[in-house]
Amino acid sequence: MSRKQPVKSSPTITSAKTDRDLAEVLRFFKLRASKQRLAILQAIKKTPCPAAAEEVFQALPPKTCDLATLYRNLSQWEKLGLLRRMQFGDGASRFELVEPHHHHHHIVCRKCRRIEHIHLCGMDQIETRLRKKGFRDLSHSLEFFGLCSRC
Amino acid sequence: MSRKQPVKSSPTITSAKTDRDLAEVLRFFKLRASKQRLAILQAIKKTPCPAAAEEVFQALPPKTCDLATLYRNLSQWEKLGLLRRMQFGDGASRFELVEPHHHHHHIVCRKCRRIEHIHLCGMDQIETRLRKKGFRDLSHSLEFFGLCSRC
DNA sequence: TTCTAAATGCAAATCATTTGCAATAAGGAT
DNA sequence: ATCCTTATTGCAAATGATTTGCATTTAGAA
Repeated sequence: MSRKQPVKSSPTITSAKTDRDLAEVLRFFKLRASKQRLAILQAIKKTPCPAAAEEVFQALPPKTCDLATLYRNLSQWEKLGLLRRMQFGDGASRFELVEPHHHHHHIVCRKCRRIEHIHLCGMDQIETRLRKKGFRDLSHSLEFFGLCSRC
Repeated sequence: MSRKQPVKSSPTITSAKTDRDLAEVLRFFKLRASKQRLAILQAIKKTPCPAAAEEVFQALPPKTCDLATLYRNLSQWEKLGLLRRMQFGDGASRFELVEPHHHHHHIVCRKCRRIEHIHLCGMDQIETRLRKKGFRDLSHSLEFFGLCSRC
């Protein structure tokens, strides 16, 4: 009893290997580990890049859960900080797992809609790098969000 | 006849003072200057910040045109490069006039949804500046768009 | 004034997402 | 293991933003 245990760090979806691990993450957020949730998390882990609800749904084994359930969970998890929501100009919201210390941006092809991650962090550097990789006709959209002084 | 005329620069919505000016801009884009279009452009000029379709519609004199017409024009003008479309996470697309050499970003209050322009261009500088202005709990979303090497 | 393609109005369709509600199922307590 | 409470789900209907089909109108060139 005299030896200090290391503080248990909050588990992450990404590091979770088994359903038990995922369940632990869910419990950490005071959520029940339903089989729907486990399946959705597995699907998100497999789905590349930020995925739209519909894409996650496709990645799910048939009849895993209802679309409404998926939407409910995605929104809830976003509020809890488990997921990040973003929009790339087509109608849908896209979600990706929040991994602390893995801050990054995205490049979206205007034509094929393919998405890549960008791990640089200065806009000029990024544009230069993208041009070197063959991207043309670049533009970007930078939005800040926060609470203003009145709120 | 011997003196060269300066090349007529493409007119802009912002600099247009009268309906005649606006009509000229529309003609420049091979579009007809219908009274609906003129009214919509006037409304957009008056509407602050990036405006959602519904907001532009409200700013229009009663019975100016149908919502469908408004949407059709906004989309068309975006494709022509007259407007920029952006999304701030609430369901709607927002549009703002494209003014060359007036590149800027936005800060959106997560609570009251008020939008301000940002005329700086380095992310660190911007965050510092925003903090000084009283914004808290900042995050940002930076997306690049372009044509990838295959497209 | 005439003519034709472009633009509009209106209503219905679509797409992503949300919601109400009754039925089901986690997981702590017994 | 069983019970109980409440979170979570499925289903169907509602919503909100945006789009589309089509017949009618209209801008602007001839």
